[in-house]
Amino acid sequence: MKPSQHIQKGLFLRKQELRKGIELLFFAYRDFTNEADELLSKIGLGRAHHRVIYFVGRKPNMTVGQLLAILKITKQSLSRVLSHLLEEGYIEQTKGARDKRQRLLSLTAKGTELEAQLTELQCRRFAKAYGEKGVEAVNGFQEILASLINDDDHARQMLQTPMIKGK
Amino acid sequence: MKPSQHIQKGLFLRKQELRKGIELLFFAYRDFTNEADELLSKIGLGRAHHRVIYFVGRKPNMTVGQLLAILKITKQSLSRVLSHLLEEGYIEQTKGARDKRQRLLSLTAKGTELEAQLTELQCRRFAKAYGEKGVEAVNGFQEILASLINDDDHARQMLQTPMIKGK
DNA sequence: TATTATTGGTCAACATAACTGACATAAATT
DNA sequence: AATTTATGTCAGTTATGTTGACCAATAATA
Repeated sequence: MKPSQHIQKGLFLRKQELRKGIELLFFAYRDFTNEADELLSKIGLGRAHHRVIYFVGRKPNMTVGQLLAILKITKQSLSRVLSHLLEEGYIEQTKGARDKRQRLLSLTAKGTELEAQLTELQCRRFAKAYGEKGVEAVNGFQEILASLINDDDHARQMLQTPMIKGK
Repeated sequence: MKPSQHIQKGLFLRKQELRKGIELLFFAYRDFTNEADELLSKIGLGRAHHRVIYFVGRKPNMTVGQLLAILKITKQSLSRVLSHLLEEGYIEQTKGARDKRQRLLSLTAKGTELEAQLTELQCRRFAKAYGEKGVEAVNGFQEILASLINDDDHARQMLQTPMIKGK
């Protein structure tokens, strides 16, 4: 075998490995979201509502601007979804104390319950995978995903802080 | 600290770890797809077209049914996208030899070129992550993602075969 | 204080990508 | 011959995103 063929083969294997990543990510995301989508559709909500409920639940008193930075959609898009969640009583808002223009968003009891149900579904899927594959795999998984995310995403870093403030 | 508090803390850390997975997956998928979307929008195509081009490129002579099983969308949905790709000359079709009802889909030269461009973009992102985090992390990443996918997905297994038939 | 920037909202129109339901055709299978 | 399968098509609907234009309240600054 000529050296050039070795290189060819090396490049091919590398490409195959990278494609495998692309495909796994596609399939995993497809199945991961599908389960929650089914539950949501029964109560007339969609994936967009889920995302809002998830992140507001994750960070109570989040502002509209912070949510927009996380979701990376337009405020007009968010508006439709958010209005619906407010009307249906999943989310409630209060004025910002420091900055009165801000709307601080939180889950109501109804919203909290739905969030718990949805997150439970998705966590169960992760718990199964984590349990099957072990701590080493989990670390690798987290490292690679973190590295796939744009470095310039400041919104994400907001979530790096502890999830619930410990006393 | 009472034993019950230890358990509480253990459960909390576990939940936090699982939520971290949910969030990383969301952000990674968001950024991963965004880059290709931008390129696609310049030529009047969307993410749905991309998926078709990707998988047809991945498995030339794929049938419509196989594509539907992978994408998990309705044939009416696929139809619109596929028709457009045929009209615009990204994809060509031939009748199945064994089963003449089947439409075997392949990329044209134009389609192949676009696929290469898009896949190059996404592979570059993966190459960066893989390079930064190393082989161990990659293995963990792949294991966990594979475990997140529904076991009953037969469509996926079609892609387990070697990517290009070796001579 | 007057001006400018920020946070957020609204209305309207449009695009994309999914959906359901109903019906059609040709080829393969039983 | 009857049924199933692979695929297509027409029509209508929904969910989720987009642009663009414009408005109001509040905060920050010259």
